Amino acid sequence: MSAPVPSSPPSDRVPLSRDRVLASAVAVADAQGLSGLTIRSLAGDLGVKPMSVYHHVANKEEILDGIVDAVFGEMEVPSDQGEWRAEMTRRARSARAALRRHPWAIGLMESRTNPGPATLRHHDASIGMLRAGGFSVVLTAHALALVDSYVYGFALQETGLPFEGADTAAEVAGTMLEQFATGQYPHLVELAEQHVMRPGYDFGDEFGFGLELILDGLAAARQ
Amino acid sequence: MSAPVPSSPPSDRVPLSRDRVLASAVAVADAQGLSGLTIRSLAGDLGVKPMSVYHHVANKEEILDGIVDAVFGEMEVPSDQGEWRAEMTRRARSARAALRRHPWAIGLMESRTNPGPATLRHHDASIGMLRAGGFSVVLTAHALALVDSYVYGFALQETGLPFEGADTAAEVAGTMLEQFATGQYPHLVELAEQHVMRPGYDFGDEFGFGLELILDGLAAARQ
DNA sequence: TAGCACCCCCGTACTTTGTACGGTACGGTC
DNA sequence: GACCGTACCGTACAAAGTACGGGGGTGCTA
Repeated sequence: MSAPVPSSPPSDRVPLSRDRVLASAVAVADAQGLSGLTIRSLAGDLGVKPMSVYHHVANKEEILDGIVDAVFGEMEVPSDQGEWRAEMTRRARSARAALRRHPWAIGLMESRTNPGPATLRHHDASIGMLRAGGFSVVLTAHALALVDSYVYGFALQETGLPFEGADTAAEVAGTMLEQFATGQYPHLVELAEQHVMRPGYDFGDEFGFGLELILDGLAAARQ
Repeated sequence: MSAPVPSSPPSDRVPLSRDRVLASAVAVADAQGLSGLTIRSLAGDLGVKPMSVYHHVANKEEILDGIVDAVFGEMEVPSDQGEWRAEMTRRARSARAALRRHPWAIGLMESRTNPGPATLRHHDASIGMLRAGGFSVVLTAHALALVDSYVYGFALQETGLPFEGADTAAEVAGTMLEQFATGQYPHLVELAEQHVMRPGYDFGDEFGFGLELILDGLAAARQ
């Protein structure tokens, strides 16, 4: 733990830039969580002293805005050439994947009211695709609000889950089981025993069910 | 601004308690935002010195867990006596209302993996209600994941909106319009001009559309 | 009624974090 | 060679979480 370990190879001559700062910020947040992202840890990752960062961003808020926009930049941008339902599926799945790679982004979205260029581009393309797919202006607004709510909310629940895989589940079970043991939550216990705790269950698999249901509904509304 | 102004009336003899701490924490977060909720501001609101708080909670994390659970406690608990669709509607609307009253809760949910008693009770009752309404165990899991994703995601978008009412919209418009003016986001502009910027538009109204669509889909799946 | 235990609260101080302020080194231009 | 802008750094301070060690009031026991 003596020398800082930059996430990017020590190609030392690269002179730092807003983009390098944001890329490092994403990497640090991925590795240490949002609370681990401090100006000092970020500078350490960049192989630079803390105050140097401030020559490329105004303050930490701007960094937070920037990394949220970076996450939007990782989502696939829909094309208005494709069939709307396939495009929406692709869009939703890649959005969920991006939010899974960067779970801290969800918590940040509430509080950032400053959409960046990638965010705007993403939304613009989505609207264009639906309009090209025959959706009215009003129905486009409905559809995007609905699908995005579902995607963000699903990601929120997914990252807020008490367990990651089967490995940590036991520990959590210990914490909660004392409460369950009192018999106060019979339905929760039933659902856990008969479904969630069964081998092979993965909350992530619920995503497809809801997405299809929603797209079915939108297809019907489009008529 | 000399004396601290407690949010609760200065009924001074009440001796502080975990519940009073959490209630004040909710009030402070509502008033100042989550970043305004510090041990010192909380103590100030309680009319007490900072370290006194630590006799009732272990640390700030526990406060954050506690206020999230408090928000869940404000949501109406579904009854397994009622008709499932009406109960789900009531549940979803009251959840959204609670998250609107306490926008900071959404950002907190990601990061809190420690559900409190109100949260567990809420989920338990919801499961029981759906089971009583004829949903299979598997479909119950699907339905809750779907509806909750929608509700949380909608709330997330709602609080992340760049404007509150028509009042601040102008300011935001100024910030973004320079980007819009470049013509990079034609579809966004169309949607804004023809729909969102029209008098009477309220993003909150989108909620009902998606909820009904989802419940229609679940009703069909239940057969 | 004197003594005592205990619960609740507080004063002080240390650590971590964001960031203001003023350098300093280096490359280019007149 | 004098000047200057760009990029980075050293120092320092304020705000926030919280460890540690009291102290004062209330009620119990003798």
